[in-house]
Amino acid sequence: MASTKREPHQPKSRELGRLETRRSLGEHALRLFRSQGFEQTTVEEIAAAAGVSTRTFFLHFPTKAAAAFPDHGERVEDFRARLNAGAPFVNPLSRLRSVLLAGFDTTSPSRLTRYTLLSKVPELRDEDARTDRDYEQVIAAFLVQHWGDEPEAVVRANAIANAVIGVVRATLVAAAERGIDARAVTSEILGRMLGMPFDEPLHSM
Amino acid sequence: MASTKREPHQPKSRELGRLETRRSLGEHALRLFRSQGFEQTTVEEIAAAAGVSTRTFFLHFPTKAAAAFPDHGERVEDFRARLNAGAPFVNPLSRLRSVLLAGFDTTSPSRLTRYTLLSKVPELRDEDARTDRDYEQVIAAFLVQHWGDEPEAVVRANAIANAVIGVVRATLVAAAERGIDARAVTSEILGRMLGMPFDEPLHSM
DNA sequence: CCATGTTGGTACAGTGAGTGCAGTTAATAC
DNA sequence: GTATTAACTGCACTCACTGTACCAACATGG
Repeated sequence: MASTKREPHQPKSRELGRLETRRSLGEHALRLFRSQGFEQTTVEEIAAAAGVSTRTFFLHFPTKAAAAFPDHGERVEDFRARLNAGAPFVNPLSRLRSVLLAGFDTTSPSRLTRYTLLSKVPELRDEDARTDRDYEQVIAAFLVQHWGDEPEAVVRANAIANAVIGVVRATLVAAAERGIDARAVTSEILGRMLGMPFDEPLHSM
Repeated sequence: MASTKREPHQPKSRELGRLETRRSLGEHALRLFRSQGFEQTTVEEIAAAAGVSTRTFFLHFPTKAAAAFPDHGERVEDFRARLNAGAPFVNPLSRLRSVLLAGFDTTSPSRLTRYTLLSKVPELRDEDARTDRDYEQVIAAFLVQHWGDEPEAVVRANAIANAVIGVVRATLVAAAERGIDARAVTSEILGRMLGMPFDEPLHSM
């Protein structure tokens, strides 16, 4: 954990320093998880690699596993924004499908390789499932907004949200393990689930 | 943690004793979680209430949260057995739907009230999601058995399994919070997802 | 340009979950 | 009756995570 004093804080502004620390922690965490395994890596190691104290790690991430998803918050907000963007649409389910599939196209390769790690480490899969609840809530809120908030509609919205996210997650994990095109399978199943014809091109919505 | 010696083991056979200990641990765990909250309850308390040592708790359950689902293993096996029971069927998806809905009819009220606890305690929801993976694997294996194990079929089987379980879980939780009939909503959504007509009576399969 | 509040970080001490190990005792097998 | 073995125990340990008090660098504004 280095010495009591560390080199006189780089000439960074405060906020930049904070973001930089967080980024560094997330980066080293992922690197160590990959090279040594999740359980074999301690928070102390991650913090040391990033040049900060163990306590500081927990100022940036609530749990060890959360460090593997450093940009989670932004991604959820991004998804919410795209789902609720102004463009008019035929019905909420087709909108949902189109936004989800569009998400595949902007998924970086590094994010895909992350799923191969996920599929091997149960703790990270748990964390992934936990983060997915945020997406579910965004979807459920979106559907309720269009279907009304009578109890039955709310229950249905939650069920659809859970199912849709389940499809995306399962497909990403299973496809990552087998080198299959996740998008195609997701498109087909979502089409079936949400009552859309198979493989309908997106512009038809 | 009581004294070093406890009362001279009831005159039960060993195996009965083991099951009894496990049952008692699960019961006290659930009771304490309800009355004090999950975080406020320590494993030491649960073990003491059941009259065993802390160490013994972990011989029966791998984690504190697992004690809230003491019959999980049996339930999964039961589900697998019913899914793979000999009766002929039209197609795997309708069979899956009928077995899932039949499960609702045998769900005890105590199990339903458990979901009101689940919906309030994130740690238990996480555990629930974790146990659901076992159901997902059973379903995926069942589908693969009928669809073949080409990569694309496997990915599709996993996606369907995840979606189906997602619907059931979300519906149970959301319905428990609102006093709604979970079965009706599940039936409708599964019918739509699995390409079956709404509310088709079970005997039609 | 000095005083003052704020922010990101640190040290330290603690709680509690979970594990490895080396027993003990009582039911069971031989 | 002796040997095994299954359930359980105590102890010592690791590690994730938290509360508290503190510090030093920066920011602000008079």
